[in-house]
Amino acid sequence: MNPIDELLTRGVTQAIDQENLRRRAAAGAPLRIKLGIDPTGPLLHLGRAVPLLKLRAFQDLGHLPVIVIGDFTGRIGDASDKDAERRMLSREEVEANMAGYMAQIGRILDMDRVEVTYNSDWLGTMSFEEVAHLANHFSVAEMLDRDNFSKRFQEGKRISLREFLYPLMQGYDSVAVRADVELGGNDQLFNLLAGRTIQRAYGQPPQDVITFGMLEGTDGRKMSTTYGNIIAMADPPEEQFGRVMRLKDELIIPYFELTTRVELGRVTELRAALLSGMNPMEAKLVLAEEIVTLYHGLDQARTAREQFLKVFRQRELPDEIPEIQLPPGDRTIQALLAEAALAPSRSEAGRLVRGGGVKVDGHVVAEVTQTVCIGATPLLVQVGRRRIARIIGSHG
RNA sequence: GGGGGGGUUCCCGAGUGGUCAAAGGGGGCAGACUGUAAAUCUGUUGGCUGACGCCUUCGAGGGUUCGAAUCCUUCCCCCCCCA
Repeated sequence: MNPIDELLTRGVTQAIDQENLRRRAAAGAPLRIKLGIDPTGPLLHLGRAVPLLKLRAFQDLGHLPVIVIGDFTGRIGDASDKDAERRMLSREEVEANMAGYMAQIGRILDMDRVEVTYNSDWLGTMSFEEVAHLANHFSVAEMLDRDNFSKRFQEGKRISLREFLYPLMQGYDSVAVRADVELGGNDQLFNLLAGRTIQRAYGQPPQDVITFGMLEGTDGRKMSTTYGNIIAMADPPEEQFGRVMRLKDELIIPYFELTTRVELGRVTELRAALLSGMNPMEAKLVLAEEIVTLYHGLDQARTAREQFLKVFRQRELPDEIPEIQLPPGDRTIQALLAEAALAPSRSEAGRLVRGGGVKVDGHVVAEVTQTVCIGATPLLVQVGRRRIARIIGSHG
């Protein structure tokens, strides 16, 4: 598949205007490819990687990623968010957050060829008059056409006017950065199209837009920080690897397409292999290794893979077991688990023991009241298969 | 401005004086099963205690009561409809 075709189809739900995009992407003149990033959450996750990888593909073809950090839109806050108490972030705080983001984004993009902008630069100084002019380009009926608005409207649920302003702000961003193309999840379609409308109003050629399917998270819903079902770019290698392995098998191919740079040909082969009986686990191991390699490098990925196989397939102990030092002496297993932070509370520790999930030196602990002695000899404590530590006595 | 409906444990949601740490579902955690998972089944899901039990929790404060998530009151917040 040629690069342009892949650009316009891989993981893509809609490409508008497809023909225009194809022509311009191939023409050679660098296009400005816009991607908005919300600075609120502390971590970027694999869902965010989807458009970033597409940006990278554009970058490889000589186009320029333009990242719009939504420090203004983020401050206004999403009206549907119940967490109304969320405080406004200062520009400094946003910049501090973004420094962390950039390191993560740098794993995917060549940061030497990226333009980074903050939308407070133009939205923050906009007058009410300008806002009114912007608003004039949309009718109420148009707004209510939007899927999630019409649905809520019909259900008699509240729609805040502020939500109507969102597309205007995001659309004006496109004017401000003179976007040729904007990327986003398919839940963003309306906002992306608003950009076209507003650009026309400002005498700019309308941007093309590309939308993606939503990446499913670890619990079946779309991946989102608020759902807590994310795989973070910054997760340590072992954890990232394990989380990928814990995805359900049906997600293997979508994940290959959306979250890795593995060639589509290879993905197609894997799909065929899976259909004809390949053990899904093998495919998932490849997937996990690819993902970890992207964020941590090949060596770390290999190590994570070995450890995973060791712990989960061979049921052995990992090579690296964290050591926890505690004051020496006797205590109940319940007290120990809480003290070593292997359980969040003593009550929870007690439940884990009763549920048969706790082992000391390889033996299941049967009684909550069992006493263990912390001394010079390290004690191997396991809670489930994932929480393991060696506990050793130490003064101070 | 008028009328109506709400705020419950991580989430959704039941509960209208004691049998409520609070149904049910989701999610989480643990166990079984699985050469990873998913699905399924089981257990568990506020804290402290070896245990009896005790403490904190049902928007916030005050009150009634032997006893309140449930009644009264003030306040805060949210939603819908009509104007």
